[in-house]
Amino acid sequence: MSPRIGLDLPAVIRAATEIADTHGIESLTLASLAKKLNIRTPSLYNHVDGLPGLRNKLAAHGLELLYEKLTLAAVGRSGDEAIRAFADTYLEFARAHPGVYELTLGAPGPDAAEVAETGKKLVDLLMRLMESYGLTHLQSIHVIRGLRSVLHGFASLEQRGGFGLPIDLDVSYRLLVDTFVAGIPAVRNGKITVEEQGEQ
Amino acid sequence: MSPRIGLDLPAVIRAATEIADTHGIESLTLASLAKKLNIRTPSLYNHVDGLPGLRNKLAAHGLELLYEKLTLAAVGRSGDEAIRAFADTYLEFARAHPGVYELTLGAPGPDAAEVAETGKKLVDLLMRLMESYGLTHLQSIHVIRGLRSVLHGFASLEQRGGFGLPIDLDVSYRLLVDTFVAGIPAVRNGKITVEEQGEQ
DNA sequence: TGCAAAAACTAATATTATTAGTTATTATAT
DNA sequence: ATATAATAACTAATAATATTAGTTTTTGCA
Repeated sequence: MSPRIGLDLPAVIRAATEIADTHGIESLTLASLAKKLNIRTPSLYNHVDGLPGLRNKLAAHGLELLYEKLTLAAVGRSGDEAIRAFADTYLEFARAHPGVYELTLGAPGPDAAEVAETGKKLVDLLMRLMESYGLTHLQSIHVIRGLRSVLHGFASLEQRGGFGLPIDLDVSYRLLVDTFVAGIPAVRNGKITVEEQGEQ
Repeated sequence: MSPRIGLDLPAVIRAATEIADTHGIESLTLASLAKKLNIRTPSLYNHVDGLPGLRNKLAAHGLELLYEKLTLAAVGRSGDEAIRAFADTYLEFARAHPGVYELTLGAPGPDAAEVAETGKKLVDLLMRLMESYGLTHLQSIHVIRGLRSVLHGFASLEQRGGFGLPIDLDVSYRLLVDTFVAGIPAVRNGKITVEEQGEQ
């Protein structure tokens, strides 16, 4: 009956991550988390701002981790090679952390600033990876949006079991990424155009 | 106090759709739906198999509607033009029905057969749209997976507010779709390869 | 007109999130 | 070393939701 001590935020996040990634984010409740930590549900409020706060902390932590991995993957590479490494690492993360990945893109919670910040850093990283291609700033923005769509779309559909057939998913992913990468020069040389809008 | 009558499944689905699309799927509860319909929560069980059953019915109905719109968009067109029309209609649907769209890709519920069936029809439709390109069956499967990733990825990120900058989203979408479409010939002529796997 | 089926209802239970108020433990400061 | 302040656990209570069981009302048909 010893009152438990020494529970800190990282331990809470670690336990929550495990629940979210192994049983799905709908199974991550304050009740299930408290049970896993051998404390009572209300005690969690000492560490986290309710369920929305918990999810947000998980999202922030997960996005930071993803950013680190992506940075590491891109360091020392450029051009197509860098983007392919980025893409592989992205999917790897989504597969290793399905729950956290989903939370990463969820509705902004209490503490949304941190998530937004890391999101911005991630876009900056992509912006740097675009430099090799000699695109306009505006073109880069559109291309980055496209790339994010590609990566997230595949990861999300795969996670939800959207791809039924027993055909190698890694091959599909490589084909998708290669196709997109191959299209970037077409944006550069005007075969695929981005008419300038007013708002810059 | 007259006990209400004449409530049928379509009316239930209509009301649920409205809640899901205007307030988000997390706001679609049996309680909120019952209130909208002026009945008590348990009465909903006469029409629907609990909350999972409701969500599934919504998903099935929504996917059927999407399939119809996509079929209509593709009729009389082929090749790039057909795919672009398909893509535009897809995004249009996701924007008009954000809640239902999200449910469409959710976890398979009680009645998952109908959703799976329509999903198969949708892939068949795409398979027909691929015919113009002269691809292998296997190549077509990979390309379709890619196209679905592209469309879903953009729709999903847009819905979650993932694109922050005040730059025209329709332009980004067109660029993304065009880039992908432009890549299909590269698959055809072997510049982007799909090594054959064992499992057919 | 009566009867069977459908669809509403009330009542009750379990789960979850959350708030308020309390107690115990830890760390600090005298 | 001891008193005190802060931290983090706890219990108790409330509200919202989903769900089941059992009942009543209404409808449509025989």
